[in-house]
Amino acid sequence: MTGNKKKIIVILGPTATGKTALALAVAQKFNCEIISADSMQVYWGMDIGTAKASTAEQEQVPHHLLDIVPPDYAFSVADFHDRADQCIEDIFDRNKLPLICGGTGLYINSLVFPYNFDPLTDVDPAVREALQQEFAANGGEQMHQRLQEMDAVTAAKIHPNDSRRLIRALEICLVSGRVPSEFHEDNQPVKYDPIMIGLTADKDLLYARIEARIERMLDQGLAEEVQGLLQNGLSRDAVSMQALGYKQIAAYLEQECSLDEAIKNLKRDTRRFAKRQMTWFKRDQRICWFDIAQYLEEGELISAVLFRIAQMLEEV
RNA sequence: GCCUCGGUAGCUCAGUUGGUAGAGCAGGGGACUGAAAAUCCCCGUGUCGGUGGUUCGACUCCGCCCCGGGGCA
Repeated sequence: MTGNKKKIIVILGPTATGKTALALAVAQKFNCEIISADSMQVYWGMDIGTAKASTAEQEQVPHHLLDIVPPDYAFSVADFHDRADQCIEDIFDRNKLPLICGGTGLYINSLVFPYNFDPLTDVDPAVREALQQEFAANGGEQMHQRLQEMDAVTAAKIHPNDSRRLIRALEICLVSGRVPSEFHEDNQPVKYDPIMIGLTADKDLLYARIEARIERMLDQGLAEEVQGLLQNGLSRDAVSMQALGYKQIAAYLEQECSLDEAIKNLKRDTRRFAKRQMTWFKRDQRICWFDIAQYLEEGELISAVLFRIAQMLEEV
């Protein structure tokens, strides 16, 4: 059934599990180019807080979808999907193997599950703005009711308080003249056969790694990085400024809280984020998980993963 | 040693005239199709410090003891 689809490798997992280093080793072994599936590493000038691969690392293996838009650009899954798809084709043309690596579940799913990004449903900023204002003014009950009348299937899946999904669903209706569930039926089949590798760690270890990484980011100058972005005129409302690390440090820089508070909040929010990432990934039964605590040295983990991928590449 | 204020969920604390407890935070689980590092939903049994007593019944009243904070000697 998936027999003649081309294989791609996917490395995923919650933040701070070591995806970047693993991807580098895998890429070198299997002649890959790396495509980042990370909603925040796409932005220029956001390096420390997003734990972007260093320039040295990027020189070892070609990387894609890092630093592709300015930080005031509102990047979206649709952008990601189109660009990643193009990258995959190009990499195949070079007779190399695409390796998707990242922690943004939605972005990864847009490649390994049937999704649909019909141009008819393109975002309309004016429509969205109006819907946002309505939600802010009246809450979601009435809007949800309206969606219910137009598309009961979609309404049933969206909670009235879920502003993002409610607004988007109505936006699709207004912009396209059709209804979200119709587009859903036109989901495009998955084009590739993904070999999915997941990294995990139990909560204690993961949380310790998160804290250590945040401390390291601060030492590396995270606060200065955020300050630089703000000084260049980047709005705190920008999508990119919702990123962990940037949001909390910006609050400190604008004197809304102390540095200690900002760091405490950053650690807490990152923990919650990691938990949500796990919730997201757990569902996909295709993922072959590796618990990083079970490998005493990074080298052991890497060779275990390399072995497993080699097996899966041979399977037909 | 005496006086005083505390000792209730991992933490900070509520607890009404005595009817065996509840908020915030932390934490846990889940959803997820164009902002996704976003957005949203669900989840609170704990020897009410210990022990005797009063009472039909005590976190709630009384005695004693233990542990903290403050004050006086």
